[in-house]
Amino acid sequence: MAALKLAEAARCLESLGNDTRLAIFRLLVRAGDDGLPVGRIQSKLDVAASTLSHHIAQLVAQDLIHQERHGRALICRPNFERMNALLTFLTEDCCQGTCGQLTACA
Amino acid sequence: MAALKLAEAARCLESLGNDTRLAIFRLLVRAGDDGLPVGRIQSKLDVAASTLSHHIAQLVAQDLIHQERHGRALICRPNFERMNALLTFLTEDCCQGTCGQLTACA
DNA sequence: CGAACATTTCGATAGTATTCGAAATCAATT
DNA sequence: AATTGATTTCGAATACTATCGAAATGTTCG
Repeated sequence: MAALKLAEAARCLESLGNDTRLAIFRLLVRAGDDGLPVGRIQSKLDVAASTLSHHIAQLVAQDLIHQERHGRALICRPNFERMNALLTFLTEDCCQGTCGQLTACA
Repeated sequence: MAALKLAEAARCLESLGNDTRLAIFRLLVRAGDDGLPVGRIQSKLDVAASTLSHHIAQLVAQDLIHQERHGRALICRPNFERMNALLTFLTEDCCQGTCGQLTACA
């Protein structure tokens, strides 16, 4: 997986830096490999369908989640590779030359 | 260190989700324990002093960095504990019940 | 105290984000 | 092909964010 550049990492963080979107992502991570259809996410997070769609589109744009059609439902799944790349940026690239793990810096 | 709640984590991610602020944070992490004065940060990131001050204030508000006065300069340092709490949220709390590390989920 | 320096606060502007309901699209079912 | 269901796109209202220069604040030094 390609290493994230600063601007790309910032876009990912920005996407996750919103209560609704972070809640969506967390739901999906907890849902595991089965994923969740958009409608199921909506029933769990009290928000208008159009608003939810807008937030999901942002997460998709940053490649933090993927969508796959199953019948008439769109199944959403987190992109763990992408999330790992982001975590790697935060722990390594952002801490380059100082320590391998942030814990070692504390 | 207290575990982050979703909204708190979202505010941290939001703070880091901006090119300038992420660059500030990265600079500070790389600067290590000596930290960097605001003016030094300004000379490295071409941005108006007032704009920089605004961004730094946001990072301070989220407790992601600390400031300490040394003479007439304000030294900024990253708060590694806070950053670790954020990383812990992302890897554990956000992945609860599925896996200990995101890599194991991929 | 007054000058020089470092940083913040203020006020204004332009751009971007969030939200919603209504209408449109796309898929399955009858 | 018409209906129902799932989701997105559109259009508009409101609110928030980033940015800057000018002025204010706090700090050192002569």
